[in-house]
Amino acid sequence: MYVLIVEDDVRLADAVAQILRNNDYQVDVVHDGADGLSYGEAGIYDAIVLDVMLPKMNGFEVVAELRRRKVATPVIMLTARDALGDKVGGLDSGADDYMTKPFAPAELMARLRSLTRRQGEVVFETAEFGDIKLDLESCDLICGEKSIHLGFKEFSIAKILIANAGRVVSKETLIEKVWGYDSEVEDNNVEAYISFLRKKFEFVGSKVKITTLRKVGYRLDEGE
Amino acid sequence: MYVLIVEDDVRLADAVAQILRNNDYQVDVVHDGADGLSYGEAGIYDAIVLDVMLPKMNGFEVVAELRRRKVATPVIMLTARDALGDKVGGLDSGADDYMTKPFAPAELMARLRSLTRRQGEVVFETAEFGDIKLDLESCDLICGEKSIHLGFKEFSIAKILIANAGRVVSKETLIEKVWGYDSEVEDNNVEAYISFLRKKFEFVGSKVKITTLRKVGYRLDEGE
DNA sequence: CGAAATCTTAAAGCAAGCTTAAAGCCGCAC
DNA sequence: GTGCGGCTTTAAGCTTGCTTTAAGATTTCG
Repeated sequence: MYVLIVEDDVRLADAVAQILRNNDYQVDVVHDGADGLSYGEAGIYDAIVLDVMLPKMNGFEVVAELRRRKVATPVIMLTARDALGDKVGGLDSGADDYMTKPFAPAELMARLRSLTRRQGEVVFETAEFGDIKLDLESCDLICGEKSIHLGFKEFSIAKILIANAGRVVSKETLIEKVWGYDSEVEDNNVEAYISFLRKKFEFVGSKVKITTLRKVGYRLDEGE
Repeated sequence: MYVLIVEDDVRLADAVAQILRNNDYQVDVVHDGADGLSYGEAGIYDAIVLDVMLPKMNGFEVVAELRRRKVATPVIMLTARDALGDKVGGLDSGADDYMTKPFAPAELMARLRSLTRRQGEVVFETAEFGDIKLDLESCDLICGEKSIHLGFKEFSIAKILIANAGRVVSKETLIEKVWGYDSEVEDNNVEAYISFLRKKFEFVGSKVKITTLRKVGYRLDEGE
């Protein structure tokens, strides 16, 4: 379970992140609306916890923009203000749930569970490009008859490449979105995973190729 | 990642440049507004860090002029004054972000990341002149049906020539903008790349020519 | 023509990226 | 607790192709 927290109060954000991590969630934290949008846009999260009052873009704007860009990730809005106006605004702009600060950690957990369960029951997505498919539930790479399991990191990278098929994705972008923006991983790590992925693409007999653009990044191309 | 710093306080400018270089950014530093404008205008930077109080032209004027000339490079303004008036002025004139001095290096890094990330995802530009196009994302040179990949240096030079199409660009300018203002490269290096570029222009069957102006520089002309 | 500037090319140098093996880590089963 | 298996990370050697150098050919201008 992979959650994005967008909250400018660093202490609060870290506290929430810690609670979630203790409950076996994988968590990314960012501190302003613009980052929230660009992270959320990757579409790799199971839920987003989003503060309303944020630098650069407020929470409403972020949700609205995410929905406009066809990102369906469930969003829980957080706000100190409990005015009715806010609630309406938040839900209108595409949020799925709403909590006022302060809140009990247990309540957040419960709402997250309910949101992600709902999603798990209804949605069964599969990302596709060219002759390959990605089973978003089982993390399998499928091409015609053949299929092979991807590890979580391989899977995340494949998902981002597919989401940006035909466009160039830089190593920095991959590192930030897969490992988190403050991580220390080396470029070589990405290179290694690209290598693994290429091997698996080949194994399932796909024509899709990962093109290297030296000093720029990688791009998914429909081979042939 | 290529950043331009425009800051008249030499000590501060160097300190910031050092920090960025340590983080694998390529950095150019200039110390007044006029230089800031002419460097920024090349359009080769991923971001510009721009002080407000500068000799010759202040930061607001520089941004405004850059935008007027259709340069979309993200700009972070720096200022000691934190008056509201300044903030509004900076953002109005086309800056993308704003920081007050003194600031934590980490904050600058974070803002740069967020700015360049936003740009990388949204913008998909292509520079054109005559019958040729430059795909700014994949670094490909395109002319009609044909296209060919350019290396980074070739690409930078092509970009500058196109940005200044019809005008003369000196070798010194090219060296400063492509290799950095304190680099030691020989003129012959530029000549070699011009030669490579001419060959690739011909390969894609373009009519555009790189005209040599002896002892002056090069100019991109629409052939025919 | 001769000197200086520029062009072209081949080859050397170097950095980016690829691949693979091995070590590390973590959860799970016994 | 121990050991196994799978995923992740690290590290090293290797490959590829961009960059620079250098030397000779060519052009331009006085």
